[in-house]
Amino acid sequence: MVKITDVARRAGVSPSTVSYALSGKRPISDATRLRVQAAVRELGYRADGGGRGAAGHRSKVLALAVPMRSGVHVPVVTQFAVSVVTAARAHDHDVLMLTQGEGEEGIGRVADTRLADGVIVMDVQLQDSRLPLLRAGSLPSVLIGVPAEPDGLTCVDLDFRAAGELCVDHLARLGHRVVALVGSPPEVYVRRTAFARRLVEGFTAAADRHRLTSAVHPCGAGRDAARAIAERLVRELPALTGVVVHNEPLIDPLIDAFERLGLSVPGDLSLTAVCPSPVAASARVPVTSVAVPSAELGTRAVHLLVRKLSGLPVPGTTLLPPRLTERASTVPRGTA
Amino acid sequence: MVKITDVARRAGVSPSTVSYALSGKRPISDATRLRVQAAVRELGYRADGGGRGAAGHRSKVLALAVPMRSGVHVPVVTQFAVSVVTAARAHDHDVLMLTQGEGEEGIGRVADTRLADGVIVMDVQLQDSRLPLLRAGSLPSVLIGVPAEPDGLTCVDLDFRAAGELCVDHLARLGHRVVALVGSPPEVYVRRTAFARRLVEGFTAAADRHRLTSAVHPCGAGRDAARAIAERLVRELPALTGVVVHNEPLIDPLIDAFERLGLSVPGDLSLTAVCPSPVAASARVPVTSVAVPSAELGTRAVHLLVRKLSGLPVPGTTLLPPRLTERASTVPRGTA
DNA sequence: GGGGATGCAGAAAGCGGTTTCGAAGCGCTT
DNA sequence: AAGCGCTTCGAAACCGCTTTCTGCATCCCC
Repeated sequence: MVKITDVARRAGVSPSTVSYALSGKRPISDATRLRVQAAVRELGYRADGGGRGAAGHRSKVLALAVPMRSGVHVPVVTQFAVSVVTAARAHDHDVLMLTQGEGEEGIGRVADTRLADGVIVMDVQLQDSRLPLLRAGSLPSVLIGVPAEPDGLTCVDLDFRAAGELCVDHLARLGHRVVALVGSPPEVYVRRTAFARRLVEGFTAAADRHRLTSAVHPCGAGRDAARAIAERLVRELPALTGVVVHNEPLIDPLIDAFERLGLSVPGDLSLTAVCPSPVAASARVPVTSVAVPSAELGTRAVHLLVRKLSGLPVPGTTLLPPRLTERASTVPRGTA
Repeated sequence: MVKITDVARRAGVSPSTVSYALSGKRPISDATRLRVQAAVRELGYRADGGGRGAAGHRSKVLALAVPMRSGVHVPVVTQFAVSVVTAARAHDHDVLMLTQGEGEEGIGRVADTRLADGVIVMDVQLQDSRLPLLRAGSLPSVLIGVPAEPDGLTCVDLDFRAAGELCVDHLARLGHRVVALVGSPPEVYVRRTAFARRLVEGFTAAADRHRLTSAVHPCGAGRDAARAIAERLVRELPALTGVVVHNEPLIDPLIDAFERLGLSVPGDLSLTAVCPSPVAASARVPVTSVAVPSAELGTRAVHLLVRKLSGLPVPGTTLLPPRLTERASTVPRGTA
């Protein structure tokens, strides 16, 4: 193993000079810095993580707390995780995965052992059990998702409320008067998962504003659940012509189910979704959607966290404005 | 932050005694050990990761290298990752995620910086560029997947060759005489991904042994690809009655595609898959399958790695025997 | 040309653990 | 009572890095 003293000897300077030349924490003359850099390159030196952690109180590791609760859509979560890792690497950090059941234990451990310099928290509930720990501030954090009381925390998320409104606005503009939201699995609402609730609020508010008839239904995964919800919707809302789906794996089965009931998309029913673009674009019928920009959220979270770690000020809550992409699944009402 | 000296003072012993009492690396009298443990509990002490890393040359972190190449099925990969994290926690280790493009950089870095004590390597190719690095042995490793030359390495995998054979045996026993394998996306074979190739070998060998007519086709993702492959199969093999699918996201679309061509499963076509059980069980038609035991593989990999880390001997290659579960998608030939 | 600011770099003191080394206590034998 | 082996624990060195503290040139200005 090549260590800092090796580099120092090779460059003809002291270890401390090497440290400073590399970290830039104090001015080093160009001549010396260049010699050090050359020595680093020639020897292939890389600072030992343990040594740095012990002395510098910085491990260059970020933790990612992803609970993996039931009802979450795995590919979306993974997309987040991958974008976090990629962004972290761009900032010369690595990522430690925490999947702890409810997540508190993991965060506490990371804080106590200083295994990571900060943590990115996913799948945030309105009242999240991890919040007190994060507020305590022993470990810098960024949340992906916004809890009920976000003060004192740093949060990033898609503006799900606006996303819900945007979908309804779009349907209303196309002339649809009766709309339904097919949401996430029930357990997601029971947990009071922030983004799911906010979408419902936006949906309802916009529907009221436009004086539409509306309904909201959570829905579990699977073909059978899709069929059941479709049947129920046509039974309870015979005049239904607009549907918003907030449930990635359900899009295709739902289109299927409606077609079996004689309702084609977009012929009889216009359908919009809130989901990552690839999911919307590759559905049976390409679906007009508000994109959940997982990659961008992950990247932003990392940016914010590293800013925070270097002591720079960060905004409290960042809500990305939703953007709707029209695809084949929505048409003006009455267009056959 | 409570440190080891705090614990030592509280227990009325020296820091070294605390260290030994906790690590068990030298005998400590019961009385003292109990006092130390009590102090640890009362103060909520947890050893600082950096300090331990610097001094003890052990970080209690395992790295997980998961390349995230195109064509891999995300939920399956994630399932692996989650099981690795869970198993690692059971051994008091954390997991660092590496998703580096081709993965060498990450492994090199982890080895050099001693960020992790060992690495678990996923998605192994027959000739994998990461192999030389792993063979060099600067970082203990376990591979999930078996490369062409596994000597000197520790590998775990499902016996995909046997899995391929098992599927064909099953179909042959049911009287099917013309069988096809619908495989993973072409790029997977081009990369010479180990498990994909092995499955093809097993499939072909068994088909020959049973003197079946057989064909092998890679297939990309998506409904269109499924339709294309189905059409091609019925055109080229009109007598086809048995299909093996080794491509998780394609199972449903493929069943669809066959039905549109007037071939029902299992009425006209018996279909078996190699995929995780949940995928098989929740398909449109529950599919007879050989399970890919992702969770067990992840767990085993961790077990092996921690054994290795503690200097215990480990087997070179562990191949789990495939197990076939019969579901609704396979019936004897001629059964309508 | 003397004295204070300024810039650069080395020596040494940590960081929070682990591990080596050695000392003390104790029960036996001789 | 001295000598020996054994167990049990503390002092101190050490891990590899960061950071503080200090020293030494240089530079500038009156």
